[in-house]
Amino acid sequence: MMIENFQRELMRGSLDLIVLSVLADRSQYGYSIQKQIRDASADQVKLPAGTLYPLLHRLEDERLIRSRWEKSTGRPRKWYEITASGRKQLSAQAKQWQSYSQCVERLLTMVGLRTETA
Amino acid sequence: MMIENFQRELMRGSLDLIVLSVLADRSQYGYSIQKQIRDASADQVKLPAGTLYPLLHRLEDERLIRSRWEKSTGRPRKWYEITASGRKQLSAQAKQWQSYSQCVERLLTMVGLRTETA
DNA sequence: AACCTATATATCGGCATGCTATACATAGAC
DNA sequence: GTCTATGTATAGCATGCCGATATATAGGTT
Repeated sequence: MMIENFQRELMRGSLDLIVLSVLADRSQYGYSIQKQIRDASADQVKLPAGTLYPLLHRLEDERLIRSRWEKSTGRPRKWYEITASGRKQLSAQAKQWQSYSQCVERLLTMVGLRTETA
Repeated sequence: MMIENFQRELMRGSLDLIVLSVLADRSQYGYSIQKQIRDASADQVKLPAGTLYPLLHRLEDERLIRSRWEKSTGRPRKWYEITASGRKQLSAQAKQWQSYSQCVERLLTMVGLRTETA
């Protein structure tokens, strides 16, 4: 609605994809996922804790990721790793994302709004 | 959640952008917007009426588009055109979309999931 | 005339998702 | 001993999308 809020609205529906792809890279815990996404996006994508943790729980309920508490060393952390089923889902979602984003690009090109593709 | 439903979830947040870009191309009425998006996307993006009309009303409330009933010729139709403010918003949203989609692409590349860019 | 289909717009209720605020706890720095 | 960064969690709220449903018109068929 407001311009400043648009990117948040934009991310709806693709956060699963982002989190799964980060976990496909390497297993890690919630807080580090948050940081990796923030860093990898040059501070453009910031997942608030209130978004991230429920999302992780949802992904775990769907057996796309698996968790394990690590309480012995330092601060207690909950480590997540992607499952085989999660990788399958990620691959399917990535394909759909690309097909969809190409669609949008085509529409924007039509109106002459598309800039250079990286 | 389910793979078949993902693309719908994906579109969340970018439907405004899509509709605005179609209207930036040329003024038209709801039903034809629906068809143009369906055609332009090779049936990949189908906006149900229950999505499209409330969306148009919202955009009009925000003064991004403007409507006018045409009841004299044939079937009554409500024509929509984009406003100056709508074009400004479209341009800003398009930039954010591209910046965001490049972010996602980068994350997917990292995991080796990205295919060729068109 | 009666009927059917494609066109055309509209709204309601339900559902999923994301965010703010809040809470709680630990480790390390000062 | 206090402060800050780290680390996880949830309730409550807002938003947005969609299926179902309703209404109406134009044009074609029988």
